[in-house]
Amino acid sequence: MRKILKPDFFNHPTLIVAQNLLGKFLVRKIGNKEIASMITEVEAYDGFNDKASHASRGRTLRNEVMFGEAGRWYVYLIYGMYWMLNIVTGPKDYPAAILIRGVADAKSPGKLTKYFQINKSLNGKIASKTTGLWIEDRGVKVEAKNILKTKRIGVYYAGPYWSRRRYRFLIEIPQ
DNA sequence: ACGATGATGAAC
DNA sequence: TTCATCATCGTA
Repeated sequence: MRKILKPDFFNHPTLIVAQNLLGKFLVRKIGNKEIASMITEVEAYDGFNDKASHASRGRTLRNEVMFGEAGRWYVYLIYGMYWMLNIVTGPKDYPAAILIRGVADAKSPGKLTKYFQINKSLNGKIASKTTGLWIEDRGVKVEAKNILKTKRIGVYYAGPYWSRRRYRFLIEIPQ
């Protein structure tokens, strides 16, 4: 089974979509080569009030994709070196996105973008075959009891309430 | 524990 | 125009 996820998949509450993404496959096409790896770790950034989210300080040039329609990529540079890959969720004008933090073959957000050759050029593009980066359902079922929930990484600046929310979701993968 | 490294946004 | 900050990572 190979089903490409359409924008509608992402137009739902961010915390739900985040968990639904575990076990799905991130797929990249470069030239005639296709690479794919299962998503194993994500983080939700949800709404105007989330102090850990770029959107908490309002709409800017960088974060405006987060305010757009679900199913688009939000890609930005962090620490001058690493591209972060997010997928926009929820309705238009509601800022939310899911950071893809890990796949089976690349276990951290900066490493996976390097592995998939992802940079600013994908920012704002729709996750689809035509843009060369998309997500597929390949029939892997993830049980709710197998999803680990922890606080998000690297967001202490967001204060005790928002930094402690368990918006990070991951699954264990057999080696 | 820390430095690399540069875009971003807010202050001036 | 300047400046602190930052959804990280590899080396120590």
